[in-house]
Amino acid sequence: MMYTQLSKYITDRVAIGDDQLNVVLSHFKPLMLKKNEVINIIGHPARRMYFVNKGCLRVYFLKVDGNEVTRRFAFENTFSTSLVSFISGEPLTEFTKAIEATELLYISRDDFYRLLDVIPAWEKFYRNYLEFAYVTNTKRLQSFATQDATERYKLLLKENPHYVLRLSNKLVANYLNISQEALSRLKSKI
Amino acid sequence: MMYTQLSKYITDRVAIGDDQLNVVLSHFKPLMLKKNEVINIIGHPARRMYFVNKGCLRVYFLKVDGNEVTRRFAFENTFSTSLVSFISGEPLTEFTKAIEATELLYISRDDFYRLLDVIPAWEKFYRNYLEFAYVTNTKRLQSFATQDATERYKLLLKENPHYVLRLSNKLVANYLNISQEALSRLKSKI
DNA sequence: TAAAAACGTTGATCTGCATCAATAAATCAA
DNA sequence: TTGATTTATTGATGCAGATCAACGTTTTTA
Repeated sequence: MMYTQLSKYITDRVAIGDDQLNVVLSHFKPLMLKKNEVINIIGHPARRMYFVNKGCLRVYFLKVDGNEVTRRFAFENTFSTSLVSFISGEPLTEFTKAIEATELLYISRDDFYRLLDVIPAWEKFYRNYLEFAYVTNTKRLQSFATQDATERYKLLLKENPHYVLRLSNKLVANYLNISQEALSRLKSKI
Repeated sequence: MMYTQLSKYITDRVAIGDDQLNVVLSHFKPLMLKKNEVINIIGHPARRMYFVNKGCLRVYFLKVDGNEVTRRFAFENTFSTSLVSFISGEPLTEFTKAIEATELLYISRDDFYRLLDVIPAWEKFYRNYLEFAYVTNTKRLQSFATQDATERYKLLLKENPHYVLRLSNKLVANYLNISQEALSRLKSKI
């Protein structure tokens, strides 16, 4: 059933009673996306937190020259939102697009924050999510600041080989913040 | 008195009773640093969270070629720790050094986490801290991924002019992840 | 307060990766 | 299935910013 993965995801991370879990789950609604569908509007605040049941989301921002830079992918069994905007209420600066047919569950920002006050396990769950997001983000920042393109690629191969297996070279290159030509060349030299 | 700034910092951010606040404060101990003193050991986990009363900390990591990259500065009235290690318990990958004579208060990691379970306002305070750290980090990542050196410098001037006023060019350049020569040149062209 | 060290600026040269272009291969759409 | 679009590779060229070097200025240290 549609909520199986989400239930498991939550109960794997925090201790929560069945009744409380059901309250949480009751605020999630399904959403189906076609390939290449975009689910947010730049300039508006982020109003939803998504859970990926199936498929994959790509979160990216635009440079002034119009080029895209990938910030993050969200594969199956991960939460995704534009967290900066979700937290601060500031307008979004990044797009979220399905890179294949994707099945989501989402909760509204209002419901999400309301649950934090009502369900202590949810506050703990959120803290966990924030910590994980911070760690991931920082490691990515460190990689950009200290490694060249080849080193970043090797690190990706080591830490997240499924990225390279599942995504096109173009998307991998974009995630590494290099051109696809550069990725093609550095791969031929390894 | 030494705890005035910290008290204000906390009560500005969360609602907390005097008794609970005093419990929190009682776990903080003072620490004085000389200029250029380093307060952590790479390879060990981060065991303390610091609050800067006076002075300034610089957090940086080393590239394989031995060059330093500044991750963050912590001026007066900010908390600082190597949060990835503090969260995960993994060994530290970054140094923290006082760039001038600095006066700190610190709480041990154990005490910090114990307070989370005992004092609900502290859990809220931590959530707040995590959110802020995430937002700052993400904006920095976005700046690196989408802007060239001149744009990054202009953004810094706009958002954090006191960085440029207070820090040497060498440190500003390092924070922007460019050489001091490059910073010198781009400044002369603005 | 003198010697030493660190900092800031400018010039010359080098390099990693971007961009542009051409072509072949793979994928998509009707 | 065929034509159209997108992707992957390889070559040629350009450029932002690194590195090395020289020199004057400021700061630190003894």
